[in-house]
Parts: sequence; C-alpha cells; structure tokens
Amino acid sequence: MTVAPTDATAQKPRRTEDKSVRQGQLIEATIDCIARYGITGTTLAKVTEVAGLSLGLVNFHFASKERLFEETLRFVAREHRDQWQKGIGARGLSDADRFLAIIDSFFHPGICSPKKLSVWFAFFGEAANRSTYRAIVEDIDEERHQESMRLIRAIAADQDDMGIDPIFVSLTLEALMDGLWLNMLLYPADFTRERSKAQVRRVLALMFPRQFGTPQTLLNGPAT
Amino acid sequence: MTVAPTDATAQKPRRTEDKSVRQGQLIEATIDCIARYGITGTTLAKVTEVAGLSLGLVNFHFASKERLFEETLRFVAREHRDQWQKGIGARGLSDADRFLAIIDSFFHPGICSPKKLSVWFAFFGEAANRSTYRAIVEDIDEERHQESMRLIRAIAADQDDMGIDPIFVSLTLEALMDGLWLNMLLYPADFTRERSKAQVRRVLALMFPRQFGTPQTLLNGPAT
DNA sequence: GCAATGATTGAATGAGTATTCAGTCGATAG
DNA sequence: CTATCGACTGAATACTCATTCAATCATTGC
Repeated sequence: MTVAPTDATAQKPRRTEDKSVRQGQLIEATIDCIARYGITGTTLAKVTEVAGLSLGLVNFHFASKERLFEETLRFVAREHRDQWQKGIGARGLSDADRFLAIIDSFFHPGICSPKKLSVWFAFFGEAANRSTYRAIVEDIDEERHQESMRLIRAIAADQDDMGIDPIFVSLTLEALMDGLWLNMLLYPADFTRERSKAQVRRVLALMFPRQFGTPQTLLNGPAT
Repeated sequence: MTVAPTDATAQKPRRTEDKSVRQGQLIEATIDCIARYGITGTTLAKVTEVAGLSLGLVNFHFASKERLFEETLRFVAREHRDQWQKGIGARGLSDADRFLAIIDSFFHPGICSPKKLSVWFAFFGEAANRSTYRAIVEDIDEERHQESMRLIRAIAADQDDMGIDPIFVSLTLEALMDGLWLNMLLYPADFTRERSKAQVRRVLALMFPRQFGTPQTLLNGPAT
C-alpha cells in the first residue's frame, strides 16, 4: 500500500478524499498513538480522534484494527527500506560509501525518531506470537542483510582483509544498531542519533582499520 | 518482592498457601501468557487459568493488573541481576573472567529463554510511555553498566591497552547483546544462545586481542 | 441540474475485561 | 473441638472497545 502525504496545499478540508489520503492519515495517527499511549493504550477512538476523522472510517478503509496495525508496521518498514535504498543508489559511490549509507539510514531523523522507535518496539514485543508482524520484519531485514553482506564482501576483497568474516561483520553491526535503537528508545537523553552513529562507525573501524579507521575524533565525551 | 518457587514436593495442593507462593504462581503464569498471547492478549482470566487459580486472586495479591505487570518485569529483571552477580561472585576469578561472566549471564538458558525474551520486549515496547517500566529497566541496566565499566577499566589497565575507551566498550557490547536478544526473539532458529555468545566474544577479542583474542574456532558456519 | 456512486458519520450493538465483594473454606490457636 | 482469621472463590458489576450499519453528504458523469 502506498500512502500519499497529507496535501499541505489543500486549504479547505474536503469531506471526501482519495482512499490513500485517508489511509495515510490513519496510519500517521496510529504511529502517534502508539508512541503516546503504547500499543495496549491505542484504541480506534483515539486514532480517529487524532486523525480528525470519524470512528467508522478505520473499518471502512482497513478491514479491522488488526489490519490497520499491519499496514502501519509495513509503512515504517518500507520507509526504512526506501531510505537505505536511496542512500546506496547514488552514482559514483564506493562500496564503503554504500555500506556507510546503510548505517546512516538507521540513524536518519525520519527513521529513528522517538515515534518510529516506539512503533518498531511495540511490534517487536508482539511479533513472537503474530506471524504476520514477524513476516513483515523478516522481509525487510533479509533484504537489507543480503545487501550488507554483498557490500562487506566487496570491501574485504578490495583490501586483502580476507580474515574477516562478512557474515560476522554484518550480523554484528545489525545487532549493534538494533541495540542502539533500543537505547535511544529507553534513554533518549543519553543516546542521540549522532552519538549512536559514531559508535557504529567506531566498531566498523575496528573491523576494517585500513578502510574506515582514520578519524578517531568521535565519541569521547561521557555517556550514561 | 521475593517470590518463592512452587514447591515441587507438595503433593496435595493446599487451598491456602503462603502469599509469596501464590504471587510466584501468578507471575509465572503472566510470563507464560505474555509469551503465548503477547501483552495485548494477556487477560487476567487467562493468567489465573494458566496458574490454576481463581480470577479474584490477582486483585487480592496484587492491587491491580498493572501492579502484576510491574512485579513481573521486576521479577525477570532481578533474575538477570542475580545471575550476573552470582557469576562474578565466585572466588579467584580474574577481572577478565568476571566480565565474561556478565556476558554469559545474558545467554544463560534461564535468562534468555524465548519466554523471558518475550517478556522483556513486551515491556520495552510499552516502556516509552510507562515511566514505572522504564525505571525498573533503568535501575538494573545502570547497576550492570557500572560493574562492566569497572571491570573493563581494570582489564585495560592490566595490559597497556590504554587507547581503548571503557565507556565505548561497555556501551557497544551491551547494545550488541540487546540486539542479539532481539534476533533471538524474532529468529530463534537462526540465533541460538551459544552462537550469540560466541559472537559477543569475537567482538570482545577484536577490542582486546591480547586478553581475549586466542581461540578463533567459534562461529564459522552459515547464518541467516 | 440530477441521479448515481461511493465516502463519511456516529449512535447502537455486543463481546470482552478489570475489579468488587459477599460468602466459603480450612488452617491454626487456644 | 471450636472460634477466629485470613486466604480463596467466582458470580455480578461496571465499564471499555471493536465493529456494524442505516442515514447523510459531496462529488462526478450525464
């Protein structure tokens, strides 16, 4: 499902709108509600109130609350995928640049905002039981993991760092970023986007000193 | 609150039991239900049914469902704390051994079982809004973080690895382990306890090659 | 204009759920 | 053996919330 952004140029709120507009409003409101009230406190009454729409619309545009939740998760998942794909898509980038772009995508303001992190972890918490949620997350994880591996292999081959295991590098950095996301969710004051990104780069420098190990100026201040 | 384990020797179920026994049963059942149905699907009716107790008991032993949830989170948090404290408490351990014990505690079968991981992430998902949950998690995180830092500082001082930043090491490994927990929750078939533990040790070896960098035999098979 | 179509509304419905509490039961003290 | 007291029970209560749907309204094609 593609979600059209709310049209900022439309002055008068029209009574009827394109389906994708309404669906986008409802998904946006769902994200807000999960961030504010948690997944347990998110009711359709609150979602529709935040969206400024009437209660019945959720079951009209989505079949059920469950479907609305699925589409919300799909939305943030696609947002992240689009972000890193845009990052590696630019012309003239080296493999190292592309891999850094994937890392950067994790810490892009639109991707790891407090609201989005709330949504991710709300669904992680439910994912163990809901196969639908897990499938959505797995899809996007797998796609990114494959791309990361491809890039790391290329980076390792460029130099003669053949001792390093691409699977190990990829899994480690991805797990690290997931963990930093959790820290950013729980302790937003201590774990900022920039600090976290620098931390990942520093680990990367440890793994590929020749390729990434130059500017050690980052991250020296006190933390938690 | 200290929870007494269910007495396996008691053959006849007594009608009345010590408070701590009942509280333990209810917490145990809550963990089961969160793992099975998610936090949204966990009702008091299900919890008491799983516990084999009557509906009214939750509000008798805990003031409310909310309190039951808080005590459940506190219980798994204390379990983890007890685990690592027991690990570093043994006589005659080096600082390196103690730090490895903290790592091991994350991957102890009783600590990172699928059920316990479900509980952790269920609460993480809610923690952004519920200050009580966050406070419980923060408490235990902070205590462990301080101990880790102390040990890493000692390890770095032992050798002359003064270039390494203890804060960086501690935050990185903790985030990594959180991320591995998430992977173990979402993809239990691919991310086993032993494999994850080996992965952390490998990163540790990268940071302190002299102290931890010997047996490179671990983790070479294919993953996800 | 004028239907026809489809989006929108929100009151009504009904299923489900936390909490209460009056009564039951049984262990223990005397 | 009896009385007392506190644990225990589960039906009843008082909600909340997802879902439905008949009625309303705006748009579009004619």
